[in-house]
Amino acid sequence: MKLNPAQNDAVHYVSGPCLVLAGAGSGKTRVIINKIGYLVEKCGYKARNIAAVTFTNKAAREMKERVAQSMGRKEARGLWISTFHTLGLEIIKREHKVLGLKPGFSLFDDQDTLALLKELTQDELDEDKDLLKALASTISNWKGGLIIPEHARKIAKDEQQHLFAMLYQRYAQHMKAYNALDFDDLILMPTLLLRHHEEVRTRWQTKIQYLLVDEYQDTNTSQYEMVKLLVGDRARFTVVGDDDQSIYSWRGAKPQNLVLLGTDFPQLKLIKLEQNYRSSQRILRAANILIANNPHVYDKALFSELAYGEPLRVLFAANEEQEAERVVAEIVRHKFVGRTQFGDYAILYRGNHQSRLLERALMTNRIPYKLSGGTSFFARAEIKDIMGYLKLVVNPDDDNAFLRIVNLPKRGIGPSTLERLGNFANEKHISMFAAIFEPELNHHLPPAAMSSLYQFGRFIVETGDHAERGEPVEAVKHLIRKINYEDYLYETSTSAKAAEMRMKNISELYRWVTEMLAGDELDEPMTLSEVVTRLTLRDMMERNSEDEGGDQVQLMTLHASKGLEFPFVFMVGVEERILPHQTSIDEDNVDEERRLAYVGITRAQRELWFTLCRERRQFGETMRCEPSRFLLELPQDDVVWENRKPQQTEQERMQTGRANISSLRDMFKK
DNA sequence: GAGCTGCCACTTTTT
DNA sequence: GTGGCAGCTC
Repeated sequence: MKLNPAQNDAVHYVSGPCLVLAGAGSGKTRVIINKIGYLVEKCGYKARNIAAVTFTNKAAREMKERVAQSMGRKEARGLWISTFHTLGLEIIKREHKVLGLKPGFSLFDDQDTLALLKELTQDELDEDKDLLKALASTISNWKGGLIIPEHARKIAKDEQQHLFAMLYQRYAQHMKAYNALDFDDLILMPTLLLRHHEEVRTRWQTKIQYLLVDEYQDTNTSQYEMVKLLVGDRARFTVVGDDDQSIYSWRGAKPQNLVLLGTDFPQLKLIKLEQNYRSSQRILRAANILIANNPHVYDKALFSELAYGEPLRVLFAANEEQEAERVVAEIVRHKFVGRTQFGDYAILYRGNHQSRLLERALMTNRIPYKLSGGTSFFARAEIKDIMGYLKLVVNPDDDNAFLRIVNLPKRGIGPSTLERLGNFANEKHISMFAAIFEPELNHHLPPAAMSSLYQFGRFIVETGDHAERGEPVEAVKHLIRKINYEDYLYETSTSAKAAEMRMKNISELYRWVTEMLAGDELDEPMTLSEVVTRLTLRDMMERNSEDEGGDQVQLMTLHASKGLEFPFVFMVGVEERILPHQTSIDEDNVDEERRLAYVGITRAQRELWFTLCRERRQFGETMRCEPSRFLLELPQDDVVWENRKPQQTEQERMQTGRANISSLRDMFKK
């Protein structure tokens, strides 16, 4: 397929900073792929001097795959295509000396972080869950805003902020002692390093001569800073983004970075991709008119040359059970009439809890479905256990991992032993694992405890040696066998079936580990240490995952649907208080909810349904529902309100949205 | 291995 | 107020 003129411009403009405003479905990934090819084939860039950064591993993997296909695997070799976090990790790994890190550092995921914070703040926060979460997110925000503990203490406004800043400092010190990093550190540390070390900066600017960034509207302050530092004054880069699809500001994304780019780089070339190749004209028109209610810095006029298409439909239900059943019935009917596949349908909702009733309805009707999101594989206890072992093998100073697995399965190392070991380690300022091998530990512990600890210590060290001697696969296999994990599972699980399930998960993990250790044509073999960090980053192959390709209805949140497309889309619960969500209404942030609705609408290629209830149960109470204001903002000519279209004259239609809302409200009051 | 009890969350979540 | 879940008992 040929590139359109705008796409063509975006690919061929390489002489300076370039911002591509890419509307939904406008072929931005094609532009990035083609541009990488153009840079290598026509502009003399070497693959290893080009980096492309995305936000999810999935996006990175897809891009890698597509680039390899379009320009050839050999030519694509050496390209840096990864997430922001993986790029940061790469920089940290290569610069760990300057950063004062030992090479085998640990990566803490959110659960690890929360566990450590809980531990560190017992006196101050008294294990208060809400406060703990507030602290974790405050620290994350500080890190995302490039604010180090000392700085946080200075800018703290109230008592709680002061306390949090103090705890942030404590947290940072402990992370350092554990030789551990959290996800935010993967951006923060390289960025600060690049900012303050000219030599390092020059090294990386030489290494990465052209930078491409996808979903740029989702960058936070530290990520944008990292981009600026990497591109330097040469400013050879392309960022692609769409302010209308910025739906992650609650997580620190700064869509203003799109505007800042223009001020930071006055010579910025702006290219708009406005032709949509995905949706019917009708769907696109509705989306455009909806989003026009938001303020815009850059105006965009998305158009489609596809058919005008079917009207959008609004379906009503008495309550949330009926809503789910209506959606399912509609899918069955539509599939029968249109001879389509289940896989052509997606059901999108605002909150994960909304999936429950939908799942139930789908299940009772024997309709195959796939739910994205929910409890992740890595949150499972058995996975955390084995990961704990692997983390400790790779970095024995990781006290978190140590504590998780030192007595699992039971090996006679109880709480009192651990308390004394912990105190001893604290006094010596060494990790608990290192403390095991200190001669004076004898004076603090009975011989039985000493011997259990020593045995455990030896075992971990030997496993590490084994892995480093070049037989990591064997070492891992031996580890799982030696700790009798299977027996442990059968002893502790509530049923044999549950134990089997868990063991299956372990096999899956083992498969990933061995595949990553071995490498394949797209990825180099990794060391055990690398495998452990990559697994924590969830950066593993989704290869031959069996759930792909099945003919299943797709269920996911609106957030999770960004970047995807489906022929037929149902948006459920399109009501005030849900979409827009009550908290967003309270916080006066309806614009982001509107973008969320926009993202949902623009997922649809051919047909789109909205559903809502007359009443629904919430917090035990039955509440009356009102249609979302967004439904009223749509061009009503293109929307069919099933059975309940308010009788409107042309004149009434010209009136404001508020009038519309009240007339609909009246209708609902009956 | 079933069944009971008590706790928790009711917005989005990637890395 | 509800439902899911973990952990406990029998």
